[in-house]
Amino acid sequence: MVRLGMPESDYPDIRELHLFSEMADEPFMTLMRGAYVQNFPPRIELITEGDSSDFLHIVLSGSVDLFSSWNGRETSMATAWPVSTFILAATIKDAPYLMSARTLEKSRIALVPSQDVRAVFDADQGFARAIVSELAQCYRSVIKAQKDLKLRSSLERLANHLLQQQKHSGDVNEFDLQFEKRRLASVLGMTPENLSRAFKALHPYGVEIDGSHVRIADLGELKRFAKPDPLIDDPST
Amino acid sequence: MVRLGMPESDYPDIRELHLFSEMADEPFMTLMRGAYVQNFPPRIELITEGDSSDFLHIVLSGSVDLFSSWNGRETSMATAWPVSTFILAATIKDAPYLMSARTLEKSRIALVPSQDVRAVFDADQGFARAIVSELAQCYRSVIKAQKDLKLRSSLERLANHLLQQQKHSGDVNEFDLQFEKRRLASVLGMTPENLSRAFKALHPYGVEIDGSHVRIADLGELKRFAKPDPLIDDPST
DNA sequence: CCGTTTTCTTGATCTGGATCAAGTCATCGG
DNA sequence: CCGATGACTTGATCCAGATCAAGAAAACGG
Repeated sequence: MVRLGMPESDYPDIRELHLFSEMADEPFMTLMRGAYVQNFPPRIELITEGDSSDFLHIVLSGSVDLFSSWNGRETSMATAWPVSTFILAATIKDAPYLMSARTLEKSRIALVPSQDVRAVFDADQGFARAIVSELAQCYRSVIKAQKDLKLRSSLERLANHLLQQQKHSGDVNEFDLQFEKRRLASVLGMTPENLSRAFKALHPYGVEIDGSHVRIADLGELKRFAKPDPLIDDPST
Repeated sequence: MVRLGMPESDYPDIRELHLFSEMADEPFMTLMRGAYVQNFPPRIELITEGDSSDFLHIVLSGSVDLFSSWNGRETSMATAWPVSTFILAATIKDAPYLMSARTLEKSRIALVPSQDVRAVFDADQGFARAIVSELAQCYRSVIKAQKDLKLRSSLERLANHLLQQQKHSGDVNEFDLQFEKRRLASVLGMTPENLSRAFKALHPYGVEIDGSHVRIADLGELKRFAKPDPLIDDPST
């Protein structure tokens, strides 16, 4: 786990993030100069809920599980993929993290001091606008997740998740699950045992599963069951 | 249902909202001059999910239920009380509403054109900062709600809700429920029948209920059961 | 390559909460 | 004041999904 200033070779990837793409060069450089990059092995806890938010985190490679615990129980809330940020809201409000984060695999994470983020927000209008847009996006994502949870059964959630993955994989009828099943279960708010059964229960709707490989024999049939709704399932709006 | 330009007597209330308190006078007046105020009877649908977001809404008096539907089911997502705004995220992103809204009682609602909000955001730094802060706050509220849903049983959710209400009522041991039980049930993600039984199930922990009046005989006992957690239950952080 | 560990599956059982069905109570317009 | 409508409660039943238990299949470290 080596900590070092950010190598300039990482700048372009970060610059492309829509959070940083619309700002002027100089404030961007200010942010980058104060930032660090660290390489983490799998399953390392990066932040713990309740801690104060000293850094905005950016996943450069690998992936990060955002999860929460209460009274001995634990649930996956979301996953951060490259290249994206996480815990922006805590950074902005200078408030404690509401979620913990751990690497799922070997990951490179950039750390930008929260103070710098707040300072540059005031100095650069493009950055300010991008932060607002990103926050609004995050908010809408959680609302969608909440609707998914409150309005659907676990089988319906799985069916819609598969449709999302299918679309994400380029509208082909075969693809691999993005993460291990026990995590998928937690994300969907169910147990691993039940996920196993849910896959079987989707068989009549043309879903075939082999390990982490999914084949959707009849997309129309699955859609008829899942009833996908852009106001819940479309991540872009 | 009368539509008219906003009377100046409403300005001070709105000005006090932290969304508008830190901005300069002139852009504030710009927003107000473009705004409308309407009086609505109870149970009127103000906005429908999926519609485009033409106005930022501000509850001046009364209260508003934010709810969502899918496949014939419906759930309450949140309640907007005076004086606060709702659907800020949709306004900012110029994206369709993710939730519908209906008045719970006779209500006065101010409508600020979304275009104006976006324009003034670019012109006034104080307003920009306030919007970011408000959005981050909203985001964190939903995350808390999601943790509540995924990590707790309905009985635990009710117990913690009562503790929140108790605190909100000024730390007294008797208070009235803020809304009718069928809505409370929906907010807590349960059925009215089950809410009824849940109140009874909390009796051993010192909860007594009479109509909408609640008496908490033993706060310590209830807390021992509910295990409130600031990272889920504290609305301010 | 093998033994260990972990994930995944499958079956049996249990339970929290939903649904269905009635009845009671409160509110309110006439 | 009455009748009607909708809210709330209570009991009986049902079901989705959790839990428990055990085996099968992968993943992994040496």
